[in-house]
Amino acid sequence: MGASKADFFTKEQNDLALLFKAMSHPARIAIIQYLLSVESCICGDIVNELPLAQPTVSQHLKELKNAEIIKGNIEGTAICYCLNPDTIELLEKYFGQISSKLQNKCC
Amino acid sequence: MGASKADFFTKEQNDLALLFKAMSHPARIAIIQYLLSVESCICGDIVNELPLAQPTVSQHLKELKNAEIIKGNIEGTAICYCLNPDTIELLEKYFGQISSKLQNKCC
DNA sequence: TTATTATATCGTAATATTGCAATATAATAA
DNA sequence: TTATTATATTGCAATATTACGATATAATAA
Repeated sequence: MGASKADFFTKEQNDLALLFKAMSHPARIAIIQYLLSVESCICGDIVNELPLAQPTVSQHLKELKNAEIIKGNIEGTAICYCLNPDTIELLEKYFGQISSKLQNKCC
Repeated sequence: MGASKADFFTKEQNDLALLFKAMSHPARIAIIQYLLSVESCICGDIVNELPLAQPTVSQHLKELKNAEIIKGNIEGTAICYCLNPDTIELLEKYFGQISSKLQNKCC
């Protein structure tokens, strides 16, 4: 037995869990912060910025892209990555909604 | 080798990753949603609500408590759990800040 | 065509997470 | 005291994640 009983939860619960899982590694937080701090965003720059090998960074970028937290645009030989504003906005609204519903629910 | 190069990342990056990891399982999303939907919040109710055994739910509650996403108050023999508004607010602000910094950074 | 450069994928070892039966603890009731 | 009730912890098997060397792919340059 072990890991994953995903079938017993709703699609929304599984989707949200996957979104948070994509952000549950410090390297992927570092990528998000780096993309926020620079104007351009070539993949190679991210590899140079992180203390990880190129294949490892590529794997982390793939997970962020699968979760639609970042987008990648091909620019010749390179790929330009950037944050996906739609997903960030979704997350902001999610916690905003929880916050406003939370009044007087604390024991 | 494998998992975890936490030492190479900042405390903020590691802390945020741990916070998201606490929310990266559908059972823990379900717990958050349940606590939001009810007035009272006795631990046994959460066990009845989820398709998981009592020790498994207890473990998920522990992880949410460690991440300070929920709080637990002892009430006689039972424990009353609730969401921690401070952490929810922190998350709302985090994504709000990213959102506002994101203007014109997308490629 | 053959380099070169940039990024992705494969294979695999090390490590972490998940789920639960069994058991322990802690508070109250009888 | 001995139940009873509610929750937590232990131990372990099944599964998932992480990291990276080796290799593949894809676009451009020479």
